[in-house]
Amino acid sequence: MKLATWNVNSLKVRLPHVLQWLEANPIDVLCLQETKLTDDKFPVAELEAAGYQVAFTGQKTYNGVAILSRFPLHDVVKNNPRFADESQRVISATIEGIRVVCAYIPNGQAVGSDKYQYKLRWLDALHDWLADELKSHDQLALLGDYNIAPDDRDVHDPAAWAGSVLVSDPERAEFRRLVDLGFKDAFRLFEQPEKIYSWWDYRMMAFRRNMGLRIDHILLSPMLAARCTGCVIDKLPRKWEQPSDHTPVIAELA
DNA sequence: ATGGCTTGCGCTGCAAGA
Repeated sequence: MKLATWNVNSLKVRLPHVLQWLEANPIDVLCLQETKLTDDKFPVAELEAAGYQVAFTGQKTYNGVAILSRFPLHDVVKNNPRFADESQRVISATIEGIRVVCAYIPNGQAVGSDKYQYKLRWLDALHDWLADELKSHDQLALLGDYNIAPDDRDVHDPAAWAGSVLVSDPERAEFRRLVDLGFKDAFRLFEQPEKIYSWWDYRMMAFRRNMGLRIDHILLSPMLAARCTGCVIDKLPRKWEQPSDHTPVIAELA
């Protein structure tokens, strides 16, 4: 069973990449963020033709999340029922007994801004909701764009980024609070090469210079962590024409 | 050096991303 997450930065633009990537990679469940499509424009037929069932919730211009699955999706829930939010940032479903939560965590814009406060409140609410979800789901995976680099190892230049949004202490504390619920960062369950990232700025030739951050993650409940046999970031799609600025993260379960 | 790209909206530059 392979689970993956990918912030596609517009599914309208990136659908060919998603289809190409799925053709080359045997992924069972793919969580997408920043689809930027209202539900009436979601490419259901194209994805079903590729062998995937879909659950999605979107809005105009911003946000939007989806789960694509080779297996049936049960008990689909949109958003965090504990947090009133106009932004479409969360969708959940049970697939082969696994509760899959796909999340696009707010960016936060700048430390101290209104959007930063919203990010921290949003993460508090996510924490409280998932604490309860874990009581009813032994097998729970939280996949998505967290917009948090949990550790200096996840930052190309920790000195330059120190204290700024995506790496600030309060954001990292929120990430640790999720981990303290019992989750494991799938990527760190395994020995990994250094300087592996999941996002690079479009500007400054950041990708070619590997000026990236690891901000897309797969957190696994203890039972799923015990089943996990590997976790990799596939940076290949970042090299394609007109790429997303993020690249997929994949976890394999036995 | 706070810019640098990319997208959506919609037709003109601007907001937002990270």
